[in-house]
Amino acid sequence: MPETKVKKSDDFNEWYNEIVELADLCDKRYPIKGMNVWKPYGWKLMNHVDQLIREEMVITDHQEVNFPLLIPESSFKKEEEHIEGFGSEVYWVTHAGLNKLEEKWLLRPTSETAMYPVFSLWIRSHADLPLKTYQIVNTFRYETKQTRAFIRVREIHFFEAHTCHVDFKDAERQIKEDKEIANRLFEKLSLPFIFNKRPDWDKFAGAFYTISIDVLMPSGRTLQLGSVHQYKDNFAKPYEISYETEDGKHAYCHQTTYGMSERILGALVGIHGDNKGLVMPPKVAPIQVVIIPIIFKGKEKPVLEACKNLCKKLDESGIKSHVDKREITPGNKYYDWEVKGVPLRVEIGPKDLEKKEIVIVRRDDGNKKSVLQSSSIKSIKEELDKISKSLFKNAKKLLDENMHRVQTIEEAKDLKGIVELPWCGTEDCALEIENILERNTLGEPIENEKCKYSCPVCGKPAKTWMRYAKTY
RNA sequence: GGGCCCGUAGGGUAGCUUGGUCCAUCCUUUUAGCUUUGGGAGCUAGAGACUCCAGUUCAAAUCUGGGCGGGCCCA
Repeated sequence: MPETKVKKSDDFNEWYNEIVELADLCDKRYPIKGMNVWKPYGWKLMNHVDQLIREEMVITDHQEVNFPLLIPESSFKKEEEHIEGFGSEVYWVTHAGLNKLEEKWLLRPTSETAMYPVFSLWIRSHADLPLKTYQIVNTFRYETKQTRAFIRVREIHFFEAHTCHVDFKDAERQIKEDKEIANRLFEKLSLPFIFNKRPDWDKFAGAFYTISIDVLMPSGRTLQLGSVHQYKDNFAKPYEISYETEDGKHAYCHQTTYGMSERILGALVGIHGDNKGLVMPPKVAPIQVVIIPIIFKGKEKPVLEACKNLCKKLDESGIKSHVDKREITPGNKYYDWEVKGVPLRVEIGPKDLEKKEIVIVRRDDGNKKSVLQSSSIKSIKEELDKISKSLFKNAKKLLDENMHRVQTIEEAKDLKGIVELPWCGTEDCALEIENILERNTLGEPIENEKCKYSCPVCGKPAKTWMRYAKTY
């Protein structure tokens, strides 16, 4: 059995580096740090994730837009906290051709400051609201830290939804919808996650509050896959996004955003992958079933015919399949598709044809079985479904086993993954715990959970629980 | 932000300590042909590399400095 040189359980970080190249997801040799080339298979996977997001946007009535990459400095500077948050990590365009620009432009690190001056023009009356838009574009952040494929990059493949509402209450309804979107989306990706309300000192620059969507990677570090922000009217005021109310008065909009990136792909790779390669959940796999003809000299034709027929039948039932007709040995093909994480492999050879059967092999657990050709579609559908569920179950187990709720710092010290400790609500106490545990504050549970214990630092009664973890 | 390590064909490596034996080793890859196909087949003939710049030196893959790039650990 060929496997990665570095085992996932021995050294997750090294294993991850190896696997993204082995599986042909990206080429890290592009000469700018943190900017990698998407290879065809990786790009296909990303597009499939994007497609799942687009489906969610359609059912929730968001409209896709596409704003320019460049933002004039003056637009960027309108919201103070926002510049402070992003100022140190933007790329600037200072010249055009041979001329120095009178006003600098920047590459969007996110698109609030590109969109909001235009939203101000689009929104006139309450009838224009809610305005629900999104775009999937590249954004740029000059990361000074260690970059890592899909996890920390300088050119980000970014989904961002931006909405405008008549008031705070309607914006809150949007946040609720955003949470439902996350639940549906990550279920399809077999990725169990937790919502965290970020502490005030760590929320998005300019936001009223921020909720993060975090998953736990097998290394024990958490990875933030998405964030939902309630802006209140913090941006609407400087960008003058206001509307005329039903009774003829003027009011500022309340806004929200929802962001996600290729980190989702990083999580799919890291959480589901194994020492043989990727394991893709059927709902994102570009190829769900790969059919390998087992050819012997003189018997090529009937075998290839049977493969083509099955492929056609699968296609008609909405299952994406591919017949691998390459002139290499079957073993070679098995390895190729295993490393790419194709959920199911079907083998058809002369022996199977005699028995009117096909062989089905699961990628996630390697189980192999023969089923009758007559019921092949049904069996394949069942197996795909089992794989989705099993992937989710295993990932959920990883998360559950590494989430700990304890009362003292002492108890928290040796625990792996995410720890929850009572929290009095002050920044100082949380930072103290960060220091001692050498972890970062993730946030509090969004369910407004009460905690009857006392803060392990100051001893005052705790307001809620606070989560800490090592993060990517 | 601080520390440590690394850069040789498409990928992985040997050579570097002690400069000359290196028009650079091996595996993989790749091209053509023959042959094979139920877990990486074989044979024959080809292809392909010292990260960049400067310095030391009669002589640099090898030593020194810097750039770019990669990796790990800590804040």
